[in-house]
Amino acid sequence: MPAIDQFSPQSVDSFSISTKAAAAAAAAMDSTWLDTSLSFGLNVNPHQVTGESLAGELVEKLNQMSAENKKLTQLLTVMCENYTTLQTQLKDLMSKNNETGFTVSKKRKAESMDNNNHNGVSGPTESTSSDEDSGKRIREDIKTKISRVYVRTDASDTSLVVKDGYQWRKYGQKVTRDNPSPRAYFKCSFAPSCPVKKKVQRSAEDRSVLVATYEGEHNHPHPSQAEGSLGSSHGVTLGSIPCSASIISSYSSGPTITLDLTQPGLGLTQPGLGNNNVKKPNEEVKSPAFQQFLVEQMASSLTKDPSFTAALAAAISGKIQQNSLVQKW
DNA sequence: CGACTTTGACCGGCGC
DNA sequence: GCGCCGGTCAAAGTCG
Repeated sequence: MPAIDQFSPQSVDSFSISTKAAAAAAAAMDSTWLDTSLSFGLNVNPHQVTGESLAGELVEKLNQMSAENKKLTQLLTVMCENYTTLQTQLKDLMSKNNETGFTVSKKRKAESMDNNNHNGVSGPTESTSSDEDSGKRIREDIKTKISRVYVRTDASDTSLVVKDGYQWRKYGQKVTRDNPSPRAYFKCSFAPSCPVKKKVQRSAEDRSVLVATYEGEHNHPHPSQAEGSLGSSHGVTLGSIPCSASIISSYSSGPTITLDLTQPGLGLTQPGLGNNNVKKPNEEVKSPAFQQFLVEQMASSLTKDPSFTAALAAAISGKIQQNSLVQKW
């Protein structure tokens, strides 16, 4: 079952809400992009325009776009359902394993299992353990907050640098058993007492993907926010996620966003994109005031909560993965 | 010259 | 108890 490989149980437990919400947000983004493309698509040469033909063309395009929007919404719904199903199956599987005394208590076995999950959204490595030791380790992880960020870079780029806005001092590098690529160890050097550590290693499956594992909490504001002291340093501030590289997935044990963006029709239109005055045939279209409210809410979320972008990135990557799953099925 | 990186040595945990 | 392995230390090297 390929899907199981892509989600460690803990990532499922802790990640579900943010992924779902952000997946919905991604869908909303899709719709927004559609609308954007619509507005671009309507960029008709004025010399060719005659009143009725243009109107007909517009209506036709609107119909097409609406249909496409609807299809995408349905597709997303199916994806969310599949995800939920997989999540349930995985939980069942894990609970069965616990009941039957199946334990992966061996630390290294657990780690190697985790390492087999590198190509997907995976949580902390201890997620498959079930005995007392691993329970302890899980508690420790909750205490120390571990998060993982996947960053796509140029495969030919040998540097293990993930730019996230913080200052890091490299204190070691090792070649690990299960990955030919070396693993680099960093400590946060922005504040002398900051306990945060970072491990960076290329994914064994995809050498163009850097896996950065953050441990601990910064006890200082993000350097870029140092003046504003907005520094909500809950966990590894995912606002620190690199902007120079494209993030394909992330996991955080920090707080999750619970925006319910799964309502159909949400984000189908965006004011100011040239379709305010055009009524879509789609019955799900809300009033402009409501759309305005939604857009403002989304914008507010984006500006206020840095982890939103991380969740969104995770959702997009998850969607891509789910897309490939749907294609396989 | 100070800050940062590299890299071999060392340490502690874990499995056999 | 021994060996393996991941993580860390610290001296040497490099760079601006």
